[in-house]
Amino acid sequence: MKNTEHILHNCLYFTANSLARKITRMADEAFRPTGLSPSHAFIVMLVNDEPGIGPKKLCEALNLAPSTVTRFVDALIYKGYAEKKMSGKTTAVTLTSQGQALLEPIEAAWKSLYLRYSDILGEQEGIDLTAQLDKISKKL
Amino acid sequence: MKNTEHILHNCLYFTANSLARKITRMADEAFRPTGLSPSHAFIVMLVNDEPGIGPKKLCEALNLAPSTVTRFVDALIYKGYAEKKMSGKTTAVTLTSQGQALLEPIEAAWKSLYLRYSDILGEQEGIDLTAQLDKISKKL
DNA sequence: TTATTATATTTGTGTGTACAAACATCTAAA
DNA sequence: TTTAGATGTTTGTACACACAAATATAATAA
Repeated sequence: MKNTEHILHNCLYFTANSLARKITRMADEAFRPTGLSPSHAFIVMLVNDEPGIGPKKLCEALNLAPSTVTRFVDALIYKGYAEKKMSGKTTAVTLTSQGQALLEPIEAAWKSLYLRYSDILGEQEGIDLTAQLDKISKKL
Repeated sequence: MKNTEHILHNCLYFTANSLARKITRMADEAFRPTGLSPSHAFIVMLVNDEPGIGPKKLCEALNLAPSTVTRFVDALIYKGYAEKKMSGKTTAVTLTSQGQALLEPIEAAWKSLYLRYSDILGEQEGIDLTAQLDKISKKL
């Protein structure tokens, strides 16, 4: 390996993004049966947990920019899975019954993703890694 | 925290992408003085290491899709930092002198990024984490 | 030599995400 | 009560990437 390749593999930006791209590919496949991308699916789950939740809370929970959440919610609405009611400066998002019907396939997809990477990494290693990334992500 | 939030933080897809987004923001800032995004900068470094390198090798080194590399190289060419010569089915990428002039600022940017996250995580922790992500990324 | 398959690269197109600015509403101070 | 700032949300715009299909060339088998 040449010089620069060593630098790359010692660079957290590079390794973190490589990993993210790989796991994202797996996640996209796992969630394909739901017809949603993983992030959209997570919004469905969060809204189900707390009907009437607004973009602010969603973007905090998801670590996404507010504008991103707006667009994801709008996409869900466009597909008939969610609704929003604006009152004053806040917005309340809820699921339609079609949206609720997604919950089961989403859970199945999430489990299949979990199993798939646990199978490769070992379940405990996967759990440890995830916890570590979560902790470090909060620090940065 | 509600149910779904727990699920998220136990999901490798979610934590890996959260981390990637944060470190990407730091990297973008660190590389801003170079006028390049980190990935573009890495291409400059790789081409400098091995003048005449082609897209295939670049995309293997960077873990990026070939189409992505094509466009990044084209962007560098457009900005006057690189050139390519096609011969047969392969393409040879080289740096212009303007491109070579970027090497110093790029190295400085890379170091500043490294220092910045080392400062937050502790240098050894950063190194360990990076190595771990590298290893796991290869497995997946 | 021709036909077939494999390899390298590019192009068309779409998705995920961000930042900055605009917009709207609420709150608190003057 | 008007004004100024703070907060929540959306829109304009742009970038990083990917997948699949198209293109071009090389290598190999018939």
